[in-house]
Amino acid sequence: MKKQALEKQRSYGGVRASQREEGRRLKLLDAGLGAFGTVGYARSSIKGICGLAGLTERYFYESFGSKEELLLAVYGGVVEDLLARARERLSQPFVSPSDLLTGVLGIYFRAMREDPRKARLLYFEVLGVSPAVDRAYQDATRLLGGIVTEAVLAAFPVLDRRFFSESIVPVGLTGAVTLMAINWILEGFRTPLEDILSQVAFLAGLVESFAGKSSPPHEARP
Amino acid sequence: MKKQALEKQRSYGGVRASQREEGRRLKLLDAGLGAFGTVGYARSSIKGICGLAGLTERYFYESFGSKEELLLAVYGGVVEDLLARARERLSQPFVSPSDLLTGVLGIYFRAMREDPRKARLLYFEVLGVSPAVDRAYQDATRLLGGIVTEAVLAAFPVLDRRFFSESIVPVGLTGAVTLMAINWILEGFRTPLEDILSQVAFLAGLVESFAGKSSPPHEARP
DNA sequence: GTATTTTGACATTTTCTCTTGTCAAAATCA
DNA sequence: TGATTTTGACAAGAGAAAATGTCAAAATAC
Repeated sequence: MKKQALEKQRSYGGVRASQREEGRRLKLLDAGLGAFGTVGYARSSIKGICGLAGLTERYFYESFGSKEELLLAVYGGVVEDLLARARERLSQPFVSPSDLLTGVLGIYFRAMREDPRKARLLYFEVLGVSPAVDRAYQDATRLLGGIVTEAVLAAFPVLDRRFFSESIVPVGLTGAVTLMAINWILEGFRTPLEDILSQVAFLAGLVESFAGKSSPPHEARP
Repeated sequence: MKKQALEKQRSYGGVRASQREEGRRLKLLDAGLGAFGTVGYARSSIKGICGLAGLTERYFYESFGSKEELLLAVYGGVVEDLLARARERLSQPFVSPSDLLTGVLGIYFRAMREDPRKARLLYFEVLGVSPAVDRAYQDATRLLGGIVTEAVLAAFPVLDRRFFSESIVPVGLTGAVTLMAINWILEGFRTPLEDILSQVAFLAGLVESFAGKSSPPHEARP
């Protein structure tokens, strides 16, 4: 029989129960990334994930209620990490518009190449799983688009923020970057990163020309 | 006992066996679109699809070996239809670049709105199902990108075909169109179609300015 | 009208995964 | 050392869906 439910945080092996639990949770998150990012979400089983984590099923349900819950946690972590790194670069000084844009997007493309599991997860495994996951994807895309928008605004201070944010151009740019990433993943990252970034710089040139244009078509408010 | 395996094409009820089979196949394709495009691929069962088609499981396996095979057939049909319609518009006369581009892409966006099941299938349900389906998606994206490229080349004959095709701009444009479509689906098609198309026309303006630029960065050959 | 083909309803078998539970070995504490 | 906690291996029931099979009713041919 259990001693006391309230006697919870006693140390065992020098580690508190909550810390051990957190450690197992982290193992499961990593195993989830490994499974989802290689075998794919649909073909990953909880048992298999636990095997990757070196844990048994019991510990899965200790931290997550379902495979979908794990997916949301893994996905959220990957997105957060990406955004944090991009935002950090965004706050650094830069010498030219193209320097900033290739810097920020370089963070992004580099992260894909360094961990293709994340790339697969971001673009192939999250859509169509469930409405909740679709929503998470939508939010993440909005945030990524926000970063692109911020980078462009920082690179070209002459742009009117309100004017630019409501144009179709940020969506277009985000879509362009996304499809470039998808193509890069599918071709196995054969194109050198520098080529990708010089293409980004080229797109930036187009945006620059946009800066001097007349009013863009309005976008309906949601 | 069967009479003769060779006596195959005898008419029954005024319809040949192969025609009835084809009819069932078509029913299943439509039911598959209905299921995959609403409930989603993962949560669709073969039994449920057969129920939608008004047929029993036996007839499913008469035409398809698995749910995945049905998905590939449905997806292929939707893509073919879209491409055929876009190509047809592409072959029609046009009065201005923007006329052609909004015409071709209007076909595309209109098809999405008219049948949101197709929209969901195209962008949410096919990724991450299996390597074979991923490949089909990749091919379809390439074909869509080809249409966009052709439309731009037809709209701006001044562009050098080889020069333009190998630039990042077609990929960027395709990505832009794709993300516009995804956003439109997710917001429930609230933005009027005319607004979408005027944004397309605006992007066309950017491409026009690209036409007078210097050489774009090279793209690595696969 | 009778025989044959086609079809629908449903049963069955199999397989897979989730989810919970049991139990003993290992680790740790006191 | 002896008691307790933690952990790993694995069993087992529940549930769902795939894939095949059975059988009789309905439709059609002759």
